Amino acid sequence: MISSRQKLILKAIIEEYVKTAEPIGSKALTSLPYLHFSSATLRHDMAELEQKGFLTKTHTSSGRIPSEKGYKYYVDNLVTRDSEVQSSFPIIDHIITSNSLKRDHAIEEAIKLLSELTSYTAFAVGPKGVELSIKKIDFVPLNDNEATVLIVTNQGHVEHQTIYLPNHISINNVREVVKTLDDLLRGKTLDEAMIMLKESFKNNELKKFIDFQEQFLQSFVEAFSKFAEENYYFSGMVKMFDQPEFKDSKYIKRFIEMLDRRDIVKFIGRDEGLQVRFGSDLKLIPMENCSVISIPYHISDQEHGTIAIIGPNRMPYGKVIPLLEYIALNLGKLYK
Amino acid sequence: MISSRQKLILKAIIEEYVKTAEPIGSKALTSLPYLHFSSATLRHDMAELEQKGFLTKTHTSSGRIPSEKGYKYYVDNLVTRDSEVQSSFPIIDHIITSNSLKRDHAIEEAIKLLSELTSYTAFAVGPKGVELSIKKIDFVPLNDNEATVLIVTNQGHVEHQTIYLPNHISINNVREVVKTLDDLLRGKTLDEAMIMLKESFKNNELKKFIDFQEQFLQSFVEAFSKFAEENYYFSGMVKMFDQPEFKDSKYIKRFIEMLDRRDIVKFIGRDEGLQVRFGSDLKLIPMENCSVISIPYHISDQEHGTIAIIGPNRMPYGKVIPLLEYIALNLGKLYK
DNA sequence: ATTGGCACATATAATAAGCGAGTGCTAAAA
DNA sequence: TTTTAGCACTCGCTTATTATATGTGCCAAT
Repeated sequence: MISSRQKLILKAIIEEYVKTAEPIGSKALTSLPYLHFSSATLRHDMAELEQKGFLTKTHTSSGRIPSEKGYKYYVDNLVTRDSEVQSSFPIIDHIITSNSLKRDHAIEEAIKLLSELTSYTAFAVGPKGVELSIKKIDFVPLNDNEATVLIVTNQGHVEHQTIYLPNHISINNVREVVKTLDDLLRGKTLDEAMIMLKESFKNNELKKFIDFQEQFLQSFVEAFSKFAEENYYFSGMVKMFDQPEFKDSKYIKRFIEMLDRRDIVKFIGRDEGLQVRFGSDLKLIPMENCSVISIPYHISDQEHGTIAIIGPNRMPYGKVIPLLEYIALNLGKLYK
Repeated sequence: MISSRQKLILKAIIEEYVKTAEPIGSKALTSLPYLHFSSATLRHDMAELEQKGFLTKTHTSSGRIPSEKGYKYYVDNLVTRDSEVQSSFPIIDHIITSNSLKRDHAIEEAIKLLSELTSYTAFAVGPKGVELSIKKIDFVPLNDNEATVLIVTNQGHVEHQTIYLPNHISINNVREVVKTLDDLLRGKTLDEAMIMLKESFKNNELKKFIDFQEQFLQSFVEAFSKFAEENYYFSGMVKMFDQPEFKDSKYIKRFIEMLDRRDIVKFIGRDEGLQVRFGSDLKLIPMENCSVISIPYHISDQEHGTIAIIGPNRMPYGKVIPLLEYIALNLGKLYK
């Protein structure tokens, strides 16, 4: 299907193109030690590779650039891990372990580092608790008219809402309600809690305590939905601008809008191991020649998140993939 | 110093240039009803305005564009409030009051709206408590090895840290320590608390309870410094890219880096009322022809924040200033 | 004080010419 | 059958040239 010399040529073209972002001609390849043929010979193979869909040209008489199919074949069959990246492993260890006390922070630091090491935009989703449950609902009175309600989950996530009390509601009223809610919802999953909360209000079980239940319910629903929201971090947005693919500011605008709107979150795989997805797979219209490399990190059966980087198709996969894998592995260890 | 006709000319040039971003020639001005003179006459005045520093040219035979001094004079003396903006006031009222339950969220929504209404990048700092004090320190055990520590301030801010307990430390140990800390630090300002905390550890007052004080102290110090961190929100980053001043992606990169690094925070006035600051005032090197309009919103004697927009010097100040003022006023009311 | 007229400056767009890198094809060589 | 040298051709990129349009500064006349 594809001769071994053609494989060498495809690999060489991709790796050279990754470096220069310029179309690669047949003559440039002849200088490689393992491709000591005449340019005409290589041209013949290149024409065949193009005909099979692994390469394209920018115009009739330009050098070749890899097609998406070419990149795919490369990641699946040709890429060799760059052993050099191991020199970054101690830094990764250090950053992650030194932030081990605060999990969310560790993830942010990890993707910041990932972005620095790869020079691409990195992002993370999660960890999301499939079975997050309520550990405690508490409240702290601030003064006569204000109190802060705290909700803590079994994984140590905290959300809070400050509530403003009408004059005729006493702090003790609120204390009683919160106590009731704590008894009612403790140990329940967030989904269960959300349903029970709405039911209780509907059935007026709690109505006897307060007559501002609308506001109150609203506060809790909002706090709960904040938990349910996927945590989403990204870092190194500006890295993308250094890529020649993005010299047109139109693309930059689209890219940033995409990050802002969390569009990519929908497109990264969750639990299928390392995935490399290309623009056309992702159906991310503005990002035709971009790819996303994602890998989940597993915390427990209940919780997992994903870290990923997005860059042009033209990425040094041999460096980037081992880095992602190593960081994901170490993030997972944090929670053991 | 500057004749009344020259004022009209300066005003007209600025307002026209704001719309078109093109240099304005003498001939274009003659079509204005209140400038029915020949182009030569206006040219004479324009030359004088240039000589005085209010106008510049892009090249020897181009039309005029306002200089920074011109804009300054305009905002101080010539700008007239655009009464049309009042049509946006009901929307502002609605957004702010409907988010009144959650203050931080209200601010985020407000600047999002501000950005939408002005088409510039909006941002907010604070509210920062000058005299933020600790209302309660509490903790919630999650399981045998983990507990979440909660710190609540008198203004309802909450920070939390999840702590991992070595095997030989029991939950009751931690409960005792937290109780001690709560007694010790409650009612103290954050600054005081920070100092007392360090002192206590130094003097070994707390050492008897725990032997992992290093980690513990670290957790608290971090939680405290999170409070001290200014809250910083921004919205509408992409708006800037529609401005012709930013068609060069080099400027976009600088701009985003500036937002990321929170650089602008240092440059906005805190408590001096509405301020319009220009690139050279700000010493924000990458932002030569940008201006920042900021206005504080006052919550109490103890707390105030600032909202601001950043855009090119070429901004419709007559629209933007009333909008900022109205939003700041209404954000302040939230807390009354 | 204001105006019409005119020479001059310069950005912008369109066109043309030349250069260079690279291809495809063919016929000859290995 | 595979590889190679040679050559005509394509196309993008750069540079130079020209024409066009807009607007200025200045001066003499009103």
